[in-house]
Amino acid sequence: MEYEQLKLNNQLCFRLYTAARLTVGAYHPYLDPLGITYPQYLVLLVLWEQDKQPVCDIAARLMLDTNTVTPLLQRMEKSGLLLRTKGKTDTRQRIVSLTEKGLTMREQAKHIPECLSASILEKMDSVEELATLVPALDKLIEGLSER
Amino acid sequence: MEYEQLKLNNQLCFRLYTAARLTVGAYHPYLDPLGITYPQYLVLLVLWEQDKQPVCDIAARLMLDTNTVTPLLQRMEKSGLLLRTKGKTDTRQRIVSLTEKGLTMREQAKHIPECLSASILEKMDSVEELATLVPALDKLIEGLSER
DNA sequence: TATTTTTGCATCGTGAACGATATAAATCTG
DNA sequence: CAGATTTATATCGTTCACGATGCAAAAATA
Repeated sequence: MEYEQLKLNNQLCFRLYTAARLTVGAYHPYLDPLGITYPQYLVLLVLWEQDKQPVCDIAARLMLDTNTVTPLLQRMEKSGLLLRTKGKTDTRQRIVSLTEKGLTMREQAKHIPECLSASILEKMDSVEELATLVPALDKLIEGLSER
Repeated sequence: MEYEQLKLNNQLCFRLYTAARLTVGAYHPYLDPLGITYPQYLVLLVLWEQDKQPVCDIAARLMLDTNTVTPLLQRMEKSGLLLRTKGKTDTRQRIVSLTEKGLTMREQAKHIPECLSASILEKMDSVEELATLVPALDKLIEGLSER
């Protein structure tokens, strides 16, 4: 079969692309009430771990470029989740810090991970197969991100 | 640790989201010369398997909605890869068919899957771990897509 | 110190995703 | 068959993702 490899079902990337879309979609019921999107949730996760970070650190953590993160942060600033203040030691930097609203949202978001785990595990029996995903994805990400 | 689950490193979805982005990015060196994007490549894969399909079938195959697929197909029509003709039996349908350009691109795209496998495997040693991804992702997709 | 290079961030344009909504045709139902 | 419902597609608005480019500040180098 000359074109066998060009079949959709044989493609790993399509699975990743679809699984990622569907998984992000599974967050909607929990993020919509908070008025945030999934990428915005990711930014909050990073800032909840460590507040007051420059844009480049947040971008590095999410493995995104600043041209994606900057507008994202601008939208989040506009919705009152964070502030972007000029850096003191390095004036090129913008230090991103959580507002009261951004900080307190952590409490409301506390149960999202377990809710999501539950809703996923409810729909698929094999917990083990899910667990095998993590190290394999980590290896894939590591391989694809090195330059 | 009350907020332990809110750590980025503990989140499966972030891994999927990142792995998908990076993998799609790995297609760029091969798709750019053809002048197509990854989602456009997916549409071509579907049409190469079976030409002349209505929009809804293509959307179903890619697990996307028509509001994503329609503009995608419109762009592809504009770049001369396919045609969208009114259905005969059901005039609501748009039958999507490949043009000469869309058909011949199959030949040029023939080696993309193996190129990509090679470039991924080159960067990560464990083939087995990659292989375990496929059934796990299939199960995840199946679980998340059922309604 | 003057010049070059790098770094941090921003802006612009394009293509996706996707919720909400619209419209016409097909189908179902009374 | 008439009216209600469903189906197939399209349009609109918002948010991302990302390549390309710009700019000013910092760092490196001459």
